Amino acid sequence: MSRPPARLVLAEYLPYRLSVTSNRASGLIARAYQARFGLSVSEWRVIAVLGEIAPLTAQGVCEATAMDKVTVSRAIRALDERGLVLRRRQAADRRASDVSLTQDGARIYAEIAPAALAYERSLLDGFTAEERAALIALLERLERRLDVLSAQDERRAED
Amino acid sequence: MSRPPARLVLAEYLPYRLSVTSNRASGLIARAYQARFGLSVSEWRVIAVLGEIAPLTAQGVCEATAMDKVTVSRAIRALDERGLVLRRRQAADRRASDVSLTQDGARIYAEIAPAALAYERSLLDGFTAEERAALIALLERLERRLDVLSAQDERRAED
DNA sequence: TGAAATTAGTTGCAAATGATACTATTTTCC
DNA sequence: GGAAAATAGTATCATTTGCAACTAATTTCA
Repeated sequence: MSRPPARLVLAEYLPYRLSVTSNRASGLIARAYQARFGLSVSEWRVIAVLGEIAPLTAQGVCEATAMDKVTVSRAIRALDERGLVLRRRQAADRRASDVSLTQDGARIYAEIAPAALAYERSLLDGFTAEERAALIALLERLERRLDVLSAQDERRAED
Repeated sequence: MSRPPARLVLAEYLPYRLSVTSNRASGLIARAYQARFGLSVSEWRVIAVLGEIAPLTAQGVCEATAMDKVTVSRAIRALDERGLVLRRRQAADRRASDVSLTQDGARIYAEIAPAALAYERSLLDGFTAEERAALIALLERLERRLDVLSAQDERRAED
C-alpha cells in the first residue's frame, strides 16, 4: 500500500527523484560527447533528430525535441558554424530554412548514434523486456498527466 | 519483446525521455514556488531537507539532496540573507556550520510542503498504488545502474 | 487591398549551474 | 610535535538556459 508519503520526504518525492536520476543519466553521456566531439546536449539532440528525419525547419526540430526555440536556434547556428548542418532558405516561406546534416554532420551522427544506443543498453542492463516497457509506459503516462496539468496552469495564468 | 530500438529514435530514447519528463515535472512546480516565495529549486530543496532533518551541515545537505556543494553553499547563503535559515559554527569543527530553519523558514516550509505533496498526488492521479511503487522502484534501479556506470567512468578517467 | 494578427527565427539580458581553484581548519601518521 | 593529506565551505569563471522583446515574412479577414 505504498502511497505518496503524507509527510514530505525528499528522497521519496517523485519530481525530485526524477530530476536526480535524469540529471545523472544525461550528465554521464553528456560528458562523453562533450569530450569526444565538443557537442553540447542541445547540439547533440539536433544532430540526433536530423539523423532520423531531414530536412526539418528549426520549428520542426523544436517539435521533435521538445526543446525551446531559442535553444534550437543557437544549437543550429553553432552546428552551422562548424559545418555540421546545412541551412537552405525555403522558397515558399522565406522566414523558414530547411536544415539537414552535412557529410561531416552525418559522419558524427554515424559515430554517436551507436554509442548512445550502447549507453542506453548498459543503463538498462539487468532489466527484463517487460520492465523496460513498463518504465517507458509509466513515463508516458506521467507526460500525459503533465499535459493536463500544464493546460490547467496556463488557463489559471490567463485570469 | 520491445527492446531498445536498434535504430536511434530520439522520442524513444530513455535518457531523453527522462530528461523531458523530469524538466516538465520540475518546471511546473518550480514556477509555482518561484512566483509565491521567490525560491529557486535549490533553495526550495534545502528548505525541504531542513524541514525533515535539522540541523545539518552544508555537507549533510549535499548528501541528502545529491546537489553540488557549490549549489548548496549558494542556496544556504541566499536563505541566510533572507533570514530563512540560521547558521551556527560548530564548536568541535570550526570549518563546519549547523544549518537549520528559522521561524520564518519553518513557516514557508509548512506552507510549501503540503502544496508539494498535493502536486505529487495530482501528478500521479490515475496511478494505482502498485504503479507508483513500480515507478519509484524502477527509478531506483536505474540509479543503482548509474552508480556502477559512474564508477566505471571515473576509473577510466584516471588512466 | 491593406491593416492587424500570426509565425519563423534571432538577439540581448538575467538567472542557474558546475568545474576549478582557493582559504581555513582538522586529521593522519611518521 | 609537526609536515602532509583530507575536509568544509567559498569565490571565480565559463557555460547553459529561458524569457522577453525584436525583425522579417506571411496569413487573415474586414
